[in-house]
Amino acid sequence: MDAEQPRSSCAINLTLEVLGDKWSLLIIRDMIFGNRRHFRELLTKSDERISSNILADRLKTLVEQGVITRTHDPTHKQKGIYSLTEQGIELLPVLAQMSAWGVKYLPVSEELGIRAKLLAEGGPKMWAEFMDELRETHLGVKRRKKAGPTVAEKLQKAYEDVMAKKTARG
Amino acid sequence: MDAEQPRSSCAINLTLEVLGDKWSLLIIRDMIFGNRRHFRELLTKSDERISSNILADRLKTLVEQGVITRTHDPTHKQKGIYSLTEQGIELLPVLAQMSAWGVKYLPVSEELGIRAKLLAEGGPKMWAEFMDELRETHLGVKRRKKAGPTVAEKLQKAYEDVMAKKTARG
DNA sequence: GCAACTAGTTGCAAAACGCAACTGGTTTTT
DNA sequence: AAAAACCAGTTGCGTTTTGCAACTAGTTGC
Repeated sequence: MDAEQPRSSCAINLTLEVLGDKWSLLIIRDMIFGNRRHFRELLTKSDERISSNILADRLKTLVEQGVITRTHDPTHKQKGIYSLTEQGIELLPVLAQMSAWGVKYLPVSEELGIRAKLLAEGGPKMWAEFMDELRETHLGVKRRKKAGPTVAEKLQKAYEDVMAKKTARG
Repeated sequence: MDAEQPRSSCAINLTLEVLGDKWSLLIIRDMIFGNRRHFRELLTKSDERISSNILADRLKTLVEQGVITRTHDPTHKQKGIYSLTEQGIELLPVLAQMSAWGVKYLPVSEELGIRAKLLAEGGPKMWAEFMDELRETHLGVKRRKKAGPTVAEKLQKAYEDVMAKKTARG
């Protein structure tokens, strides 16, 4: 229940007050690019090893902020399903830009950088297509099937290809 | 001297480890949009009221990370001038996307939102032009004069217009 | 019934943050 | 020349946030 007031009404500042910490955007990243939807998945299936109390806290505030929602999994009474809202889906361009910047200036590994590069090359058009896919999986919005693989599949395949090449080499 | 290792080599994670706090990007924002170049300017001329120790710390790490540089002001022995590097200038698209997201989903004030809106409408083309202007002021890169006002001037004028209308109304 | 799995919660130590006062130097004013 | 104002931070200290590890409590599969 922290109803403290913002430091200013600047768009960038307000965005930082919602997402400006070291974990929130990583959770969104895992939901978007890794299709993580349950607490345990978010807790264990990512490289950075978030602690459970931090994860619980961030999920709570992201729900409060309208970035994600929590619903019950019909197949398991205790499981919750976290979904992106439209507001959450529209963080994709933010992540894409951060990703492009990171891959350009920071020591990103080859296998993790390939997705960033592909996403940067694809540009706003690819992002829009990806966002449409996310609207389908997270919001149930039906869309016309496109020929060929989805953006999510393309990114995944590129990652696997680099990994295969890497292990073949190493 | 914190040489601790990153949580992962993911582009988004590495970017967050550099910029993922509530102040760093606000400093960059003020340098880009407010043309703040000195410690005192950054300290006092922004709405959010950063404390001097936090500002000193962030400036130090931003220099270490290669996002900004510090040089001496020839007109004043004690004054330092902070400048964006190319790496820093290329944070503009990140800020622009965050700004666009914020103005769409958060309670941004009218006078502060107008710049966000203009920047979003201008799109990547306007961003590129703005970045060229920043390369001139921060890196000394000469560019061909364009007809009409600069992007910085346009944004400033839009802000002043809203403010004028607001005070006339109120 | 029991092991494994689910979503968190709790306790506590360490780190980061934020305020206010202060340092040491420089420039401007009178 | 002395005083006032300005400059870039630093220091001390209390508060808040973070991070680790262990733990609770309910659910499912065998």
